[in-house]
Amino acid sequence: MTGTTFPRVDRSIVADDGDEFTFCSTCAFSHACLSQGLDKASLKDLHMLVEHIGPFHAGEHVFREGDPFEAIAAVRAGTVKTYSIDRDGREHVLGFHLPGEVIGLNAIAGDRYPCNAVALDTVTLCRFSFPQISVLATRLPGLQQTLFRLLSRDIGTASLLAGDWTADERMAAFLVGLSRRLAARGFSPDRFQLTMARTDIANYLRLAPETVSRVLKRFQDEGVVRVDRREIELADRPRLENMAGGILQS
Amino acid sequence: MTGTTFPRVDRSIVADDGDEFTFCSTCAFSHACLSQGLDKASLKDLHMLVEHIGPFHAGEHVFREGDPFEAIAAVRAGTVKTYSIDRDGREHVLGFHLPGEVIGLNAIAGDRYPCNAVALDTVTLCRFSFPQISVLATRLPGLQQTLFRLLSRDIGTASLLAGDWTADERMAAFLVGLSRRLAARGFSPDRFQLTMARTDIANYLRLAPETVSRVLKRFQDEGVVRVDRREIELADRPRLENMAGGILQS
DNA sequence: CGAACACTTGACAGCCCTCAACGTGAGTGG
DNA sequence: CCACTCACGTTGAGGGCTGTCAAGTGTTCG
Repeated sequence: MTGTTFPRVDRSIVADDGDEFTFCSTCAFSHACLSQGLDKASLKDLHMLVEHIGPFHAGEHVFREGDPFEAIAAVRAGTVKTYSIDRDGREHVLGFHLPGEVIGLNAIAGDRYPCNAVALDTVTLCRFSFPQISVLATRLPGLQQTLFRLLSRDIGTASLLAGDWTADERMAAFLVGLSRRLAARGFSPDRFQLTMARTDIANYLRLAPETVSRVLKRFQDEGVVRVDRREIELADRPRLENMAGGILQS
Repeated sequence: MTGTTFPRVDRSIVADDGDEFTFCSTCAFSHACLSQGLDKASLKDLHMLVEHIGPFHAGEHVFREGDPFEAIAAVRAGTVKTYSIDRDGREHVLGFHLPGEVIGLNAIAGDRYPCNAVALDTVTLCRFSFPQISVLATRLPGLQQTLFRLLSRDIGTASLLAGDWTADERMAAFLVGLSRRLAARGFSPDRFQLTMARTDIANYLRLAPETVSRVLKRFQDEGVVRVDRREIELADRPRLENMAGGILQS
């Protein structure tokens, strides 16, 4: 809670190629960083640009609404929640960001962050100065393309939950989506920890916390999932995917 | 209904500098095209890249879901509706795009358009080959920045309607938003034509068409608006802005 | 052990969707 | 000029999903 945005701490943890290549393989920038056949000088430039920041502990903010926008960041470890507070004081969760995913993209249009970002557990980040990565992107078409794609994808995901889906469809889509993203990063797709509170899920899915509770209980009674506090097991994935199908564009 | 995407017709209407400078001043690319202090050669490159296509008449599609993605386009005249059909056959309207606004940005992440785009009235477009404009953006930082900002802004607008707002709030935000965008383009902000059907508005706001009808009628009874078929007059703008405030982040 | 918090469970109400019928305006053909 | 058609829009009645309010349970932590 320093008030400063993206404090440049822990600079001692610099990019270590040996370790980075494996660690960063799940990152959204991995294509740009590792595989685009960039010449060594360009690759070095990108790695020089990265600042490893954190760790942030649960409840600590990475940035706050209104902070001047200077950088985007990729999650290295942990989960980041982005949210905003409307004038009635209600919290709207924009997204949960897992390792390899990028935060701050919706701030590019303005000069300030339009939302808050808070760590849900212990979080470390790769910080990219946006002015600098923009300049670099003019020299690295692969990097520019990566940025375009990241931005474009977020437009699509933001549109998905905008539909008028039922509570069951929303919850199913949330669980399946989370499962797929975890699987893509090497975690178990059928059994994982929910790092966010029920209230966070509710604010993300635009439901009441009580509804989240009831839907999860009903899912469990129907044998679709098994829930124990923050731990969840997807027992009947086909059924879940079918329920979520309308949202996850099938 | 040719089935071909972005047909390159009407190529005879080429960029005419004398006319373009005034016409394009309201366009999303105007900063990149006109004012960024680009050298003449660069400016010429961008104008060379533009293809003026259309006109499309009401009901004709600009592109369809699944079409290979090759280009983005700025609306020159008319209104374009982007939408998708879910597996239950329900239409979800992603947005209405006025002159100066850009369509196709959500297709960049994939290699195919994720939605349909249809003309609501007579529409003409400026087509930009995306591979070509990407290459050009590496040489013109101002253009790259413009693209980044356009993409980023769409993330934000997509998130806005995702909230759990009431029908009144949604309708008010829709009217105020439309009014502001029209005003920014030199049209009257208080009296304008709705180019879309009630059903389109409903599918955009995630309401039933009947609800749209009822809300508009109540607004009229309360003296907030005056409606006559597709023509609408915002009689009490402060009241509308207040109702929409929660969505239009004030 | 007590307090704070997260979560669950139940009762009730309200908003909005669904279904149905009717009204209206534009275009067409006689 | 009129009857007809059809799409669009309006109006009404009823019901379902989910939010709200309230109380209770379980967990964590000081």
